[in-house]
Amino acid sequence: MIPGLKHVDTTSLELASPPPSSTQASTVYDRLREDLLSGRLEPSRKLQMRFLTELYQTGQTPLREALNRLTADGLVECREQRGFYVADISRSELAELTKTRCWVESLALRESMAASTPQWEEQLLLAQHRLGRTPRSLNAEHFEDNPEWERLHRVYHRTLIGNCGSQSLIAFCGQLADQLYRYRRLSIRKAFPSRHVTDEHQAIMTAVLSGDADHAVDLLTAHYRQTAEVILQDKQIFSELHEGEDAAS
Amino acid sequence: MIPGLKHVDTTSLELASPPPSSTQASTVYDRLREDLLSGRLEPSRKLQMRFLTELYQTGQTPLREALNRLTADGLVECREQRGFYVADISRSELAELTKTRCWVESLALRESMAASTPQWEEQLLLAQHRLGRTPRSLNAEHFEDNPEWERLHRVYHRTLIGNCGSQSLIAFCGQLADQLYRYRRLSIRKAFPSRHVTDEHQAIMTAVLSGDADHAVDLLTAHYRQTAEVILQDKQIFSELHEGEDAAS
DNA sequence: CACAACAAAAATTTATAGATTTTTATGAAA
DNA sequence: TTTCATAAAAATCTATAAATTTTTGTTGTG
Repeated sequence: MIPGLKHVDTTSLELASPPPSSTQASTVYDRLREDLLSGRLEPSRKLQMRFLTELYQTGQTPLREALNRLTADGLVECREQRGFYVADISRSELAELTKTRCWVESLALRESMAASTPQWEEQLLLAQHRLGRTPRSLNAEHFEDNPEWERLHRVYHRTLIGNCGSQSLIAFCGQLADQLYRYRRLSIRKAFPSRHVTDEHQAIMTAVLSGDADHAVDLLTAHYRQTAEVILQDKQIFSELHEGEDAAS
Repeated sequence: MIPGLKHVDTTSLELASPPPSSTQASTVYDRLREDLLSGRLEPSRKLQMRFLTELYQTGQTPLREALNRLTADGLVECREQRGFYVADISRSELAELTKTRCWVESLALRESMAASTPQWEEQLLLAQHRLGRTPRSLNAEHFEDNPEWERLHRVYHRTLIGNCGSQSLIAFCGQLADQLYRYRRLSIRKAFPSRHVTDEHQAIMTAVLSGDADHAVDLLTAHYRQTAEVILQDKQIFSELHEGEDAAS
């Protein structure tokens, strides 16, 4: 055998076969997270190990790891010795998450603006531009979720607060965004036909670039509050059975 | 045999035998967390499975679970396929955490005060009173950490922001508090001999009870900034080897 | 001195065994 | 007959141990 050649072969193979080359737990985490956010795994559903191992074709250990991470993200609930459940939803939690997001992102936006740089302003301009050029729905007739729009939407809001100078604060905002994103996707009327979200995004950006922090914060919080309002109207996504005991977990 | 009696016996036994009656993963989590916060497990140390299983006398599964939770808490770092490490520390991270804590807790305190109730004010009064009556050090001669004081200190700060009406915000503040607590305990000069922290706590409470939000926020942020300042002075806790590359992870 | 092949260590994953909880069925009392 | 309590069974979560894969350190060769 030829030693030199053999090693080269192996190397090239290694580089080709594991494309993202990440651990299995991370792969399951990503897939599970997507299924949670999309609502394919409905709220308060029990997440049985056996079911999940068969669904994702993996072992228990990577699954437990993924479920633990998702618990920290607030998308999964872990009851001691009783297994995992998809995090429940409620009107009160939606209201609380929205309130918190408004508070915290207002803060982060103000700090971002206070530390503004030309580079950041250009990033924001770009993010807004790209988002505006991307169709909200894949289908012109009926609404069909466009993953690329969702990604760019995420990037846009991330950019708004991204200049605040605190990784932990940005991460916290990301968590809140994820949890609220699930409510959005769960809500049937995702299209928001009456709203012009693109205009809202543009208006926020304009206020930011003009240096008017108060106005920018007002527009941003109004943006979030309106989204929550629309979802709160949705009669279907909140199980009407226990309407009274709507308290957050 | 007497059916009725037997059942009572079993019940009482069950209630007695598992005192904390929690899962093993939680037990390991608590112990590991304490060792992390106290600094017994020093920053950037590698956390080998074998070492930990022997140290805590447990299996790998509960350990992985605990480590994953602690990663979410920011006390442990998880490098993909390279194992777990104790989260590193740096001056820049300390500064960033402090800055973030000041921002977020100012927000939370204002909201707490805006939603003030007699019950909450009484809670705060009690928390302050108990903290003030507890000695900072177990030993009058040299400083010796008093766990009860630390616990009450935690409760006090938790109470300050606890009326803000957002569980997620409170939890985030708790995370920041934990991470900063580790810096405090890592710092050799824990005693802070020149400071009168009890007076500071009292002053904050007085401002809160008098309804002066601006003043309360000023005192609280000054409190945190001074603590950070003292730790930043500490030459020993930051490894001087790589002073230039002091960036946060 | 650099690079590749080998060997050792460590992390991740699979598989198996042990506990705990929930369900179901049986029997006694109202 | 209905209801409650008990006991057994089933299901499921938790933990241990073994196997696989990946990474890291060492040695030998060009």
